[in-house]
Amino acid sequence: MKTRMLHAMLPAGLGEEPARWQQQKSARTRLRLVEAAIDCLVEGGYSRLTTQAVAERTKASRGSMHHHFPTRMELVAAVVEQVFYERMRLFLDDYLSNLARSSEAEMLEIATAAHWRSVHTREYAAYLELAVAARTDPELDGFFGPAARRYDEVWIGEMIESFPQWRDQWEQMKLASDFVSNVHMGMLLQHPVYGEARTQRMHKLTNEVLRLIYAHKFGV
Amino acid sequence: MKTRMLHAMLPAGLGEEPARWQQQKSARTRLRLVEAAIDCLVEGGYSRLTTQAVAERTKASRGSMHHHFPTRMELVAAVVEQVFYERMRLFLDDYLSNLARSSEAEMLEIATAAHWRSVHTREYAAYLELAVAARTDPELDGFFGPAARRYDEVWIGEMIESFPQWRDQWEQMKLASDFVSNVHMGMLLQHPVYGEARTQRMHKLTNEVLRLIYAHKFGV
DNA sequence: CATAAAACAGGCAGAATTGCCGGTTAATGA
DNA sequence: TCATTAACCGGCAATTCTGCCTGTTTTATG
Repeated sequence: MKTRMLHAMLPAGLGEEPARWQQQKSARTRLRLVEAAIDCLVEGGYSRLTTQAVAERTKASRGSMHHHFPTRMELVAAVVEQVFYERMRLFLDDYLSNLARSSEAEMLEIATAAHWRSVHTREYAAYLELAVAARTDPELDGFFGPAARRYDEVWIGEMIESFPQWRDQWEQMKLASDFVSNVHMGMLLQHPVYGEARTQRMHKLTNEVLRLIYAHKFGV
Repeated sequence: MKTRMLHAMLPAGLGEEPARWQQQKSARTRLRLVEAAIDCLVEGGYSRLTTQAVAERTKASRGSMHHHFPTRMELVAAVVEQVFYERMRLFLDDYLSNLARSSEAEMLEIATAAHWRSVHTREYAAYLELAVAARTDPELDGFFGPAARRYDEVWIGEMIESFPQWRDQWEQMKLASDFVSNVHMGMLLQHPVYGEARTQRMHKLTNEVLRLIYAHKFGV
């Protein structure tokens, strides 16, 4: 399940295991801290992602935290990297494994279903928190924005690799991808209001639109 | 520009001016506080909506704040009411005034353009902050969720009044409304990544889909 | 083995927020 | 007019979070 594109945005300390014990341990605790920070983010929102909450959760001392992440923002930056990487990795794992045991006719439904699942992961919840927080926090946006655009480029690359059926109509594919991404985000956020029935209708509509895009019924 | 539906969710203290001077003054400062709170929300996010920031902004004392809103949450609750009300009021004002000087053929484009504009108001920015914060704050969700559902009901009622063209196909109209609402939310949040060109393509696609829904090309 | 470096522990001061309280001024109505 | 109610003022303690600081233990290296 290795992909070149995705590998290009591997977060620091998540690559091959270093030989030395100390660096290995360091990378391990670093990852524990980042994962705990993501939990805080998902459970309490951006403002509750606090250094001391992370320290408590991982049973780490304040000093150890300061050693790995001198400021809160550096921790948040690491969270951003981790979240983008894991979000795409999880989607690709899900999609590609489901794709294996399916016919080509179901391709679109398989993909949208996988994307809809990916939108319910804690990584996507974290992404949402960060995206909204970045709207009002210039410092966060300073590295979130570029990371998001980098993620988008890699995403497009992965889509091209993963959807050979769309060859020679990549503009349509990108349109379809943007479309699903946008609709699903809105559906997720408004689900508490719209409820299950209207969400299902939206799914049906989404798939029909995708079929039309695929059949060149919509210009780009 | 008065509508019965909208009037049903008028926030406290925004109705007719009370006769007594004291109550009038009270309502005035109350509104000032709520508006300042919305500014804080839009500029700094939910976590920067603090009682003292609001007090500073309105030049009110901490004591006066406490008199009107004993706790921060009561202030937030007032903000929720105000935001939902103003959001819909502004959209209806915009849409209905633009609708007056246009042909019926352009109806769909007029409506989507108005909705897209409404998504760029500070009221929508505030709504977004609240919606995301409510996902991780049960206390906020306790009154935000119900308010959002109330808003949705009123919204449907207003749409039925405002779109006589969709008579006898209200299910399609609701589908179209949900669709635009979802897509535009995603487009807004991902605009920093997708940029202007891809956003324009999405607008084009959206309008084409709406035409098909209107022409009964999509089942409900 | 000895020294350096890295990882970890825990405490402290300053700033920011929140809720609350006693006091003050202005208006309302009998 | 005068007691009562409403609006407003400013300060206090408790809490929380951040950044920094001084030690201590563990690991690497000459």
